[in-house]
Formats: sequence, structure tokens, C-alpha cells
Amino acid sequence: MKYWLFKSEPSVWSWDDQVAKGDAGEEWDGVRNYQARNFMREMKKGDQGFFYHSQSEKAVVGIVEVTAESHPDSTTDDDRWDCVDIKAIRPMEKPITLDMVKADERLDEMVLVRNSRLSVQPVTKAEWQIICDLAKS
DNA sequence: GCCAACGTTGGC
DNA sequence: GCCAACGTTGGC
Repeated sequence: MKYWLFKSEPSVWSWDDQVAKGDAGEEWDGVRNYQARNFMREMKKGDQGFFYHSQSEKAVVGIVEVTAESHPDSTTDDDRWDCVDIKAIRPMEKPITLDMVKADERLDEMVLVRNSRLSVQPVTKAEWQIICDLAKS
């Protein structure tokens, strides 16, 4: 199983919106970036991901699970773009802010820090564990 | 609201 | 195939 990070502007699609969809989940559509799309194509059902709020909040707020592997993005006719479906699993015990990530030298290599503009990112198992631990401390 | 970083587009 | 121009993203 792999780990990922999904970034969204809360004013467009927030954690609360995702939770409201329940187990049915929702397409992670609208991605128009090849790198991000390629990561989504690698995702398998059951993979987990952090749900990150960009812009004003800048924090990991919840955990999601991939419920459907990549398929054509229904919001466009352009067949270059695929997306996966995800559902909310649980909120973080507390939000892990970008500041906290940057403050932890073990997370220096995170894509979130290295390439902040990428909207779908891989997360290593070690990074996943560190962030989950931070949320519980 | 600004600006740096980055990705994409299109002319050559 | 290169590169300048442009658009978008996201942190500050």
C-alpha cells in the first residue's frame, strides 16, 4: 500500500465537503497537471492519503482512502486527464500545519516542502508515520 | 494582493 | 525541438 497527499483549496473543495460525501466518496477531478495525473494512475484501491488544505489554512486535516483507481475525468472531454475517487476516513487528531512540517527536519524531503505547487503528491511510509505521530502528540 | 516558481502553449 | 510568453498556484 502506498501513501499520497491530496491538496485542495478549502474554498473550492474542503475536508467538510469530502466528509459530507461519506463512503460514496467523490472524484478527485479537475487535475490538469501531468505529474499529478501520473501519480493518480499509480494509485491502487485502498491506498491512503492526507487531505491538505492550501491557501489560508496550509495544513493536513484528514485522511482519505482511494476507492476507485484512475478513470477518465468526468469534468472534461479531453482524454488526457484521469482521476481517482477518494473517500474520507477520519480527521487528523489535530491539523498538521505546513509550519510544523517545515520545522521537522525529518520532513525536509517531503514534496510538500520541495515542490509546493504539485497538487497530488507521493508520501513515503516514514513521512506518513511521522505526521501521524505528530498529530497524536 | 503580490510575487516567485513552475508548467504549458505556440511561434519559429 | 527550442524558447519566449503567458497563465496558474500557493506561500507570504
